[in-house]
Amino acid sequence: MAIKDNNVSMNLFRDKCKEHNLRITPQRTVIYKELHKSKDHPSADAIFRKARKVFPNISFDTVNRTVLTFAKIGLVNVVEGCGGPKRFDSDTESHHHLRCIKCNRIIDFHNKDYDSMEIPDEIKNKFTVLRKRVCIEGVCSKCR
Amino acid sequence: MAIKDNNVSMNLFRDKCKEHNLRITPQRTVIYKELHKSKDHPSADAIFRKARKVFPNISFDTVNRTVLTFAKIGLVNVVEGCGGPKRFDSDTESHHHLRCIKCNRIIDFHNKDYDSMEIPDEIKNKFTVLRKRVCIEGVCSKCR
DNA sequence: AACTATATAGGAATAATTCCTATTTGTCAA
DNA sequence: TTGACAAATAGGAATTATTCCTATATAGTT
Repeated sequence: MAIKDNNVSMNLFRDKCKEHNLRITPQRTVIYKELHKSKDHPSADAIFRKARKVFPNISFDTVNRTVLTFAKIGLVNVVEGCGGPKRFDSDTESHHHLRCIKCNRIIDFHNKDYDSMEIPDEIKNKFTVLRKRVCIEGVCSKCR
Repeated sequence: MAIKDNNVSMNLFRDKCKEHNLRITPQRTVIYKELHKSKDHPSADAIFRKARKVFPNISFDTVNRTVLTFAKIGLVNVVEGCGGPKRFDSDTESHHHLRCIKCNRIIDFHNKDYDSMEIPDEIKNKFTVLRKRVCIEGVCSKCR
């Protein structure tokens, strides 16, 4: 038996689907399971390749639509900034970003407390740090 | 005369180009000027549309190659996470991200100090905040 | 002014995502 | 349990973003 009924995250999946009147299909079930297993922030294509091992006929569109649906109901999050075209920032000084998830506007802000936050040593040891930034996501005044 | 020789940022542009043996072409000049004027974190396509008003024959590839070159030499930055496919995160609890700019790996980390940082009131008033995250960019242990 | 390596224009190719539509299938109510 | 139907899926087409290719043009040096 692949899916345990007493698995907490599968219960969350079922509850969230019911709450939003989404049907519990085998495709959605396997997509959610793969998302939940992945610790590497997979793309829709990565989930597609895994899901195809279980359902060889599953379409990419189904996977893509499903992960976006999951993001909409809060079962998963889209990693900040991902997707869409590359965007460029001519301000190379330390600053922070406010992102509107509706219009994709990115607003710069400055904050000395944020600038002066220390990076933990265990990160500095394992990782060559180039930049540090606080990203706040939400809905801007124009969109709400 | 469109470009003032005493303009600080244009001098930076020229110095950086010389430092990296990049020729100062009219195309690069206009692309840099447009990037520097833009406060809205433009995409390559947005810069292309502006540059085309000055040089109607400029190609998208030139603009795209140029903004990426500028990013490589540090004249501009790519906004964190932008470009590439959307990626999904099944951990909906508060956590932070370490990104490797070489392999695009995203590594989760937890930090209570970061979690407890306050969001300034002037942001809370103008913006419906959904998430706050610290993004650290650099090079991971495998890539360096 | 001529030379040469670099940069550009334009179009083709690739990658990521979304749209379209005929068919299938969960779910609900009898 | 079964039938009805709205919702979901598969597969392919279309769209969007980006990169590659190559012949031509040109910045910077001599």
